[in-house]
Amino acid sequence: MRFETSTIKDIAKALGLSTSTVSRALRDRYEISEETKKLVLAYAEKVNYRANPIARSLKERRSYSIGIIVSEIANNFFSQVINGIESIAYDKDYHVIIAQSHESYKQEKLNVEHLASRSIDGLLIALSSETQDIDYLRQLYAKGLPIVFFDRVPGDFETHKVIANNFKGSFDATEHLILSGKRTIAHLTNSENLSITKERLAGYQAALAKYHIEFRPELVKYCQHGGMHSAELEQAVKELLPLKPDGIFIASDRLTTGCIMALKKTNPEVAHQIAIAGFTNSNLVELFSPSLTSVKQPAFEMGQVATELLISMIEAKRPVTEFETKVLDTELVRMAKR
Amino acid sequence: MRFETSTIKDIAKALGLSTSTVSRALRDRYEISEETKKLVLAYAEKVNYRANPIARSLKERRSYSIGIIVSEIANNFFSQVINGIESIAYDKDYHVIIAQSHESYKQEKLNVEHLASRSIDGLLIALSSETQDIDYLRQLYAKGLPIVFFDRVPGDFETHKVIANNFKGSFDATEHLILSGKRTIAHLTNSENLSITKERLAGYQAALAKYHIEFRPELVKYCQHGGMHSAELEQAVKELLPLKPDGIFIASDRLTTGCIMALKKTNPEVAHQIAIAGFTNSNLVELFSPSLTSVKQPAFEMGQVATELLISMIEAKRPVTEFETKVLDTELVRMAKR
DNA sequence: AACGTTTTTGGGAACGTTTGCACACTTTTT
DNA sequence: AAAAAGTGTGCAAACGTTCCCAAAAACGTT
Repeated sequence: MRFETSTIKDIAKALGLSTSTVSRALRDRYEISEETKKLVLAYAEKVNYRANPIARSLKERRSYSIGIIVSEIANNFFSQVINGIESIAYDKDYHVIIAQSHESYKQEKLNVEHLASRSIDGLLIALSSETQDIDYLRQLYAKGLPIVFFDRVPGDFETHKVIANNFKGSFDATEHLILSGKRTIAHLTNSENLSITKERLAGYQAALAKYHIEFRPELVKYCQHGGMHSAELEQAVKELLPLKPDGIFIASDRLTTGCIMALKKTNPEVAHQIAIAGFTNSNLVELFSPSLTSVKQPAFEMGQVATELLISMIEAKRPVTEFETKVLDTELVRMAKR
Repeated sequence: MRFETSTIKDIAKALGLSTSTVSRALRDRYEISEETKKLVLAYAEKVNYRANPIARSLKERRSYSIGIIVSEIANNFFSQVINGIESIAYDKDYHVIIAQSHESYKQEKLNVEHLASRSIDGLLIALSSETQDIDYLRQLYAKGLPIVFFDRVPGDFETHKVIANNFKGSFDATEHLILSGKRTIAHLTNSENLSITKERLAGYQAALAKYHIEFRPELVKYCQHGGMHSAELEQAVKELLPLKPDGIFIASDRLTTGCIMALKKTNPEVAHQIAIAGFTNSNLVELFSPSLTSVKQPAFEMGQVATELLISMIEAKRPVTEFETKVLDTELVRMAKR
C-alpha cells in the first residue's frame, strides 16, 4: 500500500520547466519571474502538491522535528507543558515527537537515543527521577544536538534551562501551612538527585526557619521512584504517621495524588486531620477529598519558553555559548473550604 | 549546528568496499560472506554507525512512523491508549507522532493533514466531538493511507475499528444506579454525532427498560463540546436539576469530571445527594468527592489492538478488504463507601 | 584446459528535494 | 557599438540509502 503524490519532477515535466525552476518558484525565490511563479503555484495547487518533507530533510540535513522526553504524559503537569511546546513548535513549523521515560533511567536513555537516531533537530527533556548519569546526553550535545532542560534540570550542564521558582513555591506552601496553625509539618519529596528536590526542600526549610520551627530531618521522606509505585508511598506514609504530623508538604504532582491515596487507603481516619499542601497541576484538584492547597506550576508557559530557547539554538548560525536559566513563578491555590 | 555521523559511504571507503556491500552486510543479507560481514559490523560498531532513517525512508518510501490523533493527552483515557499504542509500535520498530484535536474539527483536520504530509505510514484516530464530515479522511484513505479508528468511530467507513462495549458498559452503570434504588436517572452525554453517544444512550435506555422505568428524553443532555467548556456543563446541570434526578449517568471521561465540578460549584448542597455513575479512566477517581461509580474502558488494550490492526494493514502486501470491529469489555468499578 | 556454477562483490540508478554554477537573453552603461 | 550588468532559466551534483544488474572470483565438472 503506497501513496502516490505528485512531485516537483511531475510539475516540471507537465509545465515544460526544470525542477530547479519549479523548486524555486514554490519557495518564492526572487530569481523567478512573477509569471512563472503564478503558473507553477497554480498548477501545484491544482494537483494538490505537497512537498515531501523526507526528501527535504535529507537534503537539508535536518528534520524539522523536536523530541520531548517527559516521565508521563498522563501527568497533568507534563501534558500542559507539552501543550505549551506544541503551541510554539507548530507555529514555527516544527513537529514534536513525544516519548515517556516512566521515571526509568533506562527508558529515558533508550528513548533519547531512539529520537536522536530519528534525526531530531533538538531535544526538550525533564529528567526521570532515577537519572543520575547524564553522560549520554553530554555526548549527544557535544555532537551538536541542541538540548534544553525543563523542570528537572541537571546542575552541571551548560545549556538553557527552564524551571519553576521551586524555592518560592515551596516556601509559600509551607508558610501557608504554618499560618493555618500547623507546627509539625512533614515533607514528602522525590528522589534526592533531582534538582527540584533540593530546591523545594530549601524552600520548606526556609519557611520553617522564618517561623522558628525546628527542622527535623526525620519528617522528610524521599521517594526514589517519584511515586510510580504505590508501595513506596504507603511505606513513606507509614513511617511518617507515628511522628504525628499535623501538616504535610508534598513536592510533586504524582507524589501529591499518590500520597493522598495512600493516606486514605491506610489511615482513612487521619486523612482528613492532616493539612495537605502539595505541588500539583491536576485540573481535578477541586474534586479531591481531602482537599488540599496546591502549588501550580506555569506548565504551559514553561513549555513555551523552553521551546523558544530550543528553536533559537537550533536556528543559531554559530554555536551558542551564552545560556540562561529562566525561572517562572508558581501559583498558590488555597484549599477549598471543606 | 549540525551532527556529523559516519555513513555507509565512509565505512565503504575506510574498508575498501563498495556501498552496496556495506549496506548488505549491515542488513545481514545472505549474499555477503561471513568474513566481510564481520569486518563491516566490527567497523560499524567502532565508529558507532547509525543508519540515517531519513535516507532510508526516502528510498523505501515509508517513514516507519504512525500518527495518533486524540482529543487530549491530558485525558487519562487517551494517555492510557497511547501507552498501549507505544507498547506495540516500539516493539515493531515504529515510532509514533501524537497530535491533539482539543475536540475541534478544524484542529483535527489540520493535524491529520500535517501528519499525512509528514509521510506517516498509518493513522490511528479517535474523532473529535465536533467532527461530522470525514471526507478528508476518506480521501487520504483512498490515496492509500491505512487508518484505524478507535473509541470514537464513524459508522460509514470501511476499515478496522476498535471500540469498547459501550452498550454493555452503559447498561451496567445504569443498572447499578437502579439497583441502588434510583428511579429518576439523568443522562449527560457527548455530542449526538459520535458513535459512542448513540451506543451509550442505547445501553442506558435498555437498562431503564429492563426495570420498567420510563425513558424521559428531557433527562438526556447533550454536550456539543464534550465538556471542553465549563459553561456548557453548568448549563446542562442547571437544566437537569429542576427535574430532580436522584441519579445521573455520564457518558464520558471529561464530562464526568466536568459535571461533578459543575455540580459542586453551582449546587454544592445537592452534589452529594445525587448518585453518580460515569465513564472515566481517571486514576484519581478514588480521591473524588462526591465519590462515584465508574465505567473503566480497557484503554491500554484498546491502543494495543488498534496498533496491531494498523500495522497489519501497513505491512499487508495486497490491499486489505476484510475489516473487523473489535469490541472490548469495560469494567464497572463500584463507588467507594463514603 | 575449457567450461559452467555458485558465491561474492561493485557500479550506478533511484527516492524527491535544494542549490551552485553556467548559460542565454535583455537592458543599461560607457 | 561594445561592454557591463541584470534577469530568468536549466544542468547537474548532492543528501544517505537500497537494490537491480553485471562482473569478478572461486570452485567443480567434464
